[in-house]
Amino acid sequence: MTAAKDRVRLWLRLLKVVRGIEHELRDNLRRDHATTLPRFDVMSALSRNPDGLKMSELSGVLRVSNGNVTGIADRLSEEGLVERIAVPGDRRATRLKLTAAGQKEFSGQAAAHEAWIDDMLGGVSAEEARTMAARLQAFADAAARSPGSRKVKDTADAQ
Amino acid sequence: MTAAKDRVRLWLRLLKVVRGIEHELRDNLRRDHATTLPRFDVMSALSRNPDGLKMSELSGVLRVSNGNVTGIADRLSEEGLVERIAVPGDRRATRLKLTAAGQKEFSGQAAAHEAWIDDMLGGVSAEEARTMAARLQAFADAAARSPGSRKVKDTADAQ
DNA sequence: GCGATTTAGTTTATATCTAAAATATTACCG
DNA sequence: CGGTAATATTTTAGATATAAACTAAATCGC
Repeated sequence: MTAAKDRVRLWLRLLKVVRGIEHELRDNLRRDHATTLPRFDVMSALSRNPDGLKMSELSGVLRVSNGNVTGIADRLSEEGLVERIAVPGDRRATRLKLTAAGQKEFSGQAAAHEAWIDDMLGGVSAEEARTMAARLQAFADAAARSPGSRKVKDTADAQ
Repeated sequence: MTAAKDRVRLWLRLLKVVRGIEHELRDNLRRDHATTLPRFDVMSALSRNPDGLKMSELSGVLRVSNGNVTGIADRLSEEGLVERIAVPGDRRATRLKLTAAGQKEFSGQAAAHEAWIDDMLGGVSAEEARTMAARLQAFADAAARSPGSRKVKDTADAQ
C-alpha cells in the first residue's frame, strides 16, 4: 500500500503550502490593513454577494460554525464595515451586508490580496495554475462530504 | 494580468480542498479518538522525534505561536500522553516527549489518519499524488518566507 | 566577573473556532 | 386550530490561535 503513503505525503504537502501562504497573508493583513484573515474572508464573501448573505449562508460558504460568524459580524458591525438587515417575511433571519465604508475598505484589501498571492505564487505559470486548479477540483468534491446549502457562490477570496 | 487571476483561483482552490479535508479530519478525530487536530499534530511531531522536542522547536515545526504550544502541552500532559523533561545544561528549556501511553494512543490515531486520507484522496493515483506533491514542493519554498530554525523534521503528519 | 543582550518558556489579553444548549420563529400535520 | 418538528441565530463553555509582556536563565563583550 505505498499508494496510501503517497497520498498522505501529498496531503502533508498541501497542508504545508496552504499554512505557509495563510501565515503570510495573516501577517500582511495585520501589518497593512489592521485586520485578520477571518474578517477578510467574511468581507470577501459579502463582496461577492452584494445583496448580502444570511448568517447561515455565510457560515455555510465559509465552512465555519454558526456561532463563529456571530462574533466576527459583531466586531465588523461595531466598526461600521457591515450591517445586519432584517429579512422581510422571516423574523428569525438576518442578512449581513457590506456598508459603503466596508466596500471601500475591502476593495483596497482585495487588491493587496491579489498582489500578495500573485507574488507568492509567482513561480507558477498561468497555464500551470489553471491545470493544477482543475486537477484539484477533481478531488475537491470527493474530499468534502457534507453538501450543505450551496445556493450562493463559493469559497472566500478577493473580488 | 489574467495570470494573477489564475493564481488567485489556484490559491482559492487549494484553500477549499485543504479546509474540506481538515474539516473531515477534525470530525473523525473527535468521533473516533476524542481528540483534536492540533493535539494530533503535536503528538505526530513528537512521534517523529522519539527523543522529544523543545517547546520552541515544536512551535517552529508546527508553525504556531510559542504560547499556543504551552496550552496544548499542558492538556496532553494532564492526560498523561506527553511529559516535560528537563534539558540538562539549560535550565530554561524543556523537552516534550510522548509517554508510553502517548505512543500507544498515537499509533492508533496515525493508522486511522492514514486510512482517512487514503479514502478522501482515493481518486488520486499514486503516481499523480507523487507528481502533484513534487509540483507543490516547487513553490512551497517561495511561499514560506521565514526560514526559522529547521533543525528537526518537518510538518505535522502521521508516522 | 558583570552588565546588556539574547534566548526559552509561560502568562496575558483578545480573537477565532467548535459543539452543544438555549431562543425565537416558522412550517407542518392531523 | 394546536402541538410538534424544523429552522435561524445567539449564547455558552472550552480549546486553539496570535502578539506582546514578562520571568528566568544563558551568553556576550569588555
